Amino acid sequence: MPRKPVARDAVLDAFEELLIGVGERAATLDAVAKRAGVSKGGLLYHFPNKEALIAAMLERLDSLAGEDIALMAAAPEGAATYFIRTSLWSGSPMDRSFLAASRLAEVAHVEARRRFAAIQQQWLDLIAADVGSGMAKAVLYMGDGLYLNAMWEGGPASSADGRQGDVEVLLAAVERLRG
Amino acid sequence: MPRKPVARDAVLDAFEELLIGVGERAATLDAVAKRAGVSKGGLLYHFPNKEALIAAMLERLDSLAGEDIALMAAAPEGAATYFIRTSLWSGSPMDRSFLAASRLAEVAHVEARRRFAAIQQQWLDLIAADVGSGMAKAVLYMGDGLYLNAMWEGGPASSADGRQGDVEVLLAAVERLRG
DNA sequence: GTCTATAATGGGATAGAC
DNA sequence: GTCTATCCCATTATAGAC
Repeated sequence: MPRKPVARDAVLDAFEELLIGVGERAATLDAVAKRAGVSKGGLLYHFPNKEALIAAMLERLDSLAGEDIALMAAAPEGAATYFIRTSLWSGSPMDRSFLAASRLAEVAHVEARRRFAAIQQQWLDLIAADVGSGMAKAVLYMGDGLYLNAMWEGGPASSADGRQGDVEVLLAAVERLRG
Repeated sequence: MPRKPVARDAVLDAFEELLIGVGERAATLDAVAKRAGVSKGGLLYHFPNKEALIAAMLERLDSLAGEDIALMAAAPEGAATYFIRTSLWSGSPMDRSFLAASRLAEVAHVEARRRFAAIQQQWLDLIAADVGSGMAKAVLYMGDGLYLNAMWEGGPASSADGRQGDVEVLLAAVERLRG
């Protein structure tokens, strides 16, 4: 079994952290290398160009999203409730991966947008099975809106605590829409 | 009464169009000048640097948002219904201005985020007066989610027609939450 | 496998002609 | 008021040493 070099994962982690923390524009190869504790040359040994770095990050997102979908499908409180609760930043690897990828989707990165659409569709299907197809999109969009506002507010760090009340409001709304 | 040069408005329009169409990263001064049909030097006569260009765009957003808030407050169908309906891209100057500014908010532009927060708060207040404070955020976030998904889908052009059905779903949801 | 140069490109901004 | 020419710097990427 081939063992991936640790530097590789450190670089991916650093890239995600920078995308989330300082935005796409400032997540340069220089900054990523510095944060990961490797030289730029070392970074480019593992990822021959920036697109390769992005592709690897999106692969990781797909893998984590698959795990999340499975958890959502098996959630005892129901898929819709699970979805709303997890729309808020919790710092999980999935959260980080998703948020980092969203920075790329925002600047019109085609592949990032494609993956997002696929994940959204899977979420929608599970929510529809839970609350009915009529109101599924309403629930999906509520969660997305919560996510969007947390991001606009100024990054994930500040938002988690302040928006817990919003989650309760949305959960109450979900109950009214259920059926 | 001083008459603003036409080139100035052409530059602002071009900047908005590029932000929406190709993203923040590709909306360079070169690209803006070319699209507006002026030279880079000509552009920099009207806007001494890129921040000045952004500031002028945000001023226009504020002005248009003020008009929209007034329409929403006076809407006969109610603020919540008006809000959901207008969450979908219609190509109005307000839509363009809002979307362009959101490209800046996405890359963590501080002033753009500040303006957004202010507009969101005004929307929330009007929705709360319409459907009650308990469910106001649910309605606000539904509209925001609709907006976010239309953007992820690949720009405004493709989304307007395909998401009209989503608007009907959300309007039905608003009726269930009202009261 | 990781480093230090360094090349090549492109974006923001200035100077000065017209 | 608009243009061309040019400078400076950041960023991506390459070459080759260790």
